[in-house]
Amino acid sequence: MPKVLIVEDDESMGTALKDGFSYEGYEVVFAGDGVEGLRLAIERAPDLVILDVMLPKMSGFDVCKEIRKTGSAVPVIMLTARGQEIDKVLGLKLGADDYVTKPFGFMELMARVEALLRRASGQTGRAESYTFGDVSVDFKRGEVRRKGKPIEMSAREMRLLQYFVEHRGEVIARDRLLDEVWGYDEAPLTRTVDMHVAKLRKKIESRPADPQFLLTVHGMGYKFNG
Amino acid sequence: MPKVLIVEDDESMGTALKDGFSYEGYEVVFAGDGVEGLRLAIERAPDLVILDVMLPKMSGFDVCKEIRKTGSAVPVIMLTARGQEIDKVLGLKLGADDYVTKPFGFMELMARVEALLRRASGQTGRAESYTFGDVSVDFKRGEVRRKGKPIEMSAREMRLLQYFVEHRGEVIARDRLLDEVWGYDEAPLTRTVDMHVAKLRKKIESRPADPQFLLTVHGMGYKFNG
DNA sequence: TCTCCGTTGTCAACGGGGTGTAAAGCCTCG
DNA sequence: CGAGGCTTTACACCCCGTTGACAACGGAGA
Repeated sequence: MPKVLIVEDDESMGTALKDGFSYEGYEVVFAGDGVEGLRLAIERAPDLVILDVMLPKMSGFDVCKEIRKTGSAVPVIMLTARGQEIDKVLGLKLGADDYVTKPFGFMELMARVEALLRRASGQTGRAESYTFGDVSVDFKRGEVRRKGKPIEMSAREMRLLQYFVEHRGEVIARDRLLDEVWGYDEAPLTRTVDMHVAKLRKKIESRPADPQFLLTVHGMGYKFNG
Repeated sequence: MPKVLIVEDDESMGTALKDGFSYEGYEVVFAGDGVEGLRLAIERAPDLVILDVMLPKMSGFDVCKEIRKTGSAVPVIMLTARGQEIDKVLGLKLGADDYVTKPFGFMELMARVEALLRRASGQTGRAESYTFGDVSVDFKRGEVRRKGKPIEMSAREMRLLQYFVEHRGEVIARDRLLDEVWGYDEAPLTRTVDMHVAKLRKKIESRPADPQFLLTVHGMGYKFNG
């Protein structure tokens, strides 16, 4: 479960947020002023920070700025009272990821929180290029080379290879590949996956019948060891 | 869909609850007395239990107590007649999570059910890796190591081990393993479970004949102590 | 403590199902 | 209408899950 840091000095608002996020299954860390908020942001390494702008001791803007100074890319949502819209630009400049103006509905806040968490988790592991064995891949250019010689790859083969690279080491079920590489709307048979894996093996393995990188895990799926 | 176990001896109330939860999309398991209720709580591993206090053979309190003894943390809602409020404290001590006093509206009960399921779903996160004794398991990668050396595991063995890890400390009936690890549609003999437990023991125990982690509970099932 | 019966452990063999692979069908795009 | 690529089909192979038999064990009652 994600860990969310809430920094809010207004007692009733703070309690409401705490209870709300606990209820939704989040782990909640709470701070009542800016200094404590900054400390907890560093010590507890939350997955997301909800930050009131008006805070005792240290403003939300400064807390956000200091968090960024530590190099952290944790998503930050700012809470601001109506009439402070002028500060929006300033806030985003300082590294906040989103803005919610009081009064707001809890569902609206939750939606933005989930959007940010999804965005943050999606960033991990998107490779631009990768090398394994005598094969090198440039995903940006869409080129694959083996011993320096270019290999022709179809679009689907490329996406499949990229997915394997981005999830190397994991056992990946055929259904998951269909979801992630083919897409939700399309629904080919799982045997189609086998077919494409076989084609990939012919292109990247020295001995496709005895693969070194793209392994079969009987009864579970495939696994890329690169 | 969540699986809910209803233990209720009053016929009309039982039928109403069964129909109501079925209609809401739940999978319903039903018991008419306390002893059967306890058995089904172990064998079928429901996601939530609704337990009348007054039951033939074994009271709801005792059923709840026995469920907790198996190590299960399944949410339990007690149904009690008006005037039994005195028992509320006792019930909560015994491990019930919530209370509903008859007569109650179905929507009220449903609201509490959903609240509990929501709360519980956060805690039941799938394990990604786990270590016990000199064995370490990485479910994502599908790897098991003993003293650092890789152990070959089949798909079924892996799923079985994962289920034991995710329910460590609980006594798990063979029927429940068949339900949860094998799947509802398949129906192998229960001896098949024993076979696989034996295979698991050979791989993870130093002395499979005198197991340290994967224990037999004579007449009831198995229990993983990790 | 001994006996009996139900429960559990163990083994080897059979069979089903998961997988590799080639080839035919299909669809899209030029 | 031709070509390339994606999907489906078909078939052979092999892993491993299932099964039945038997031995070992544990609990209950005499």
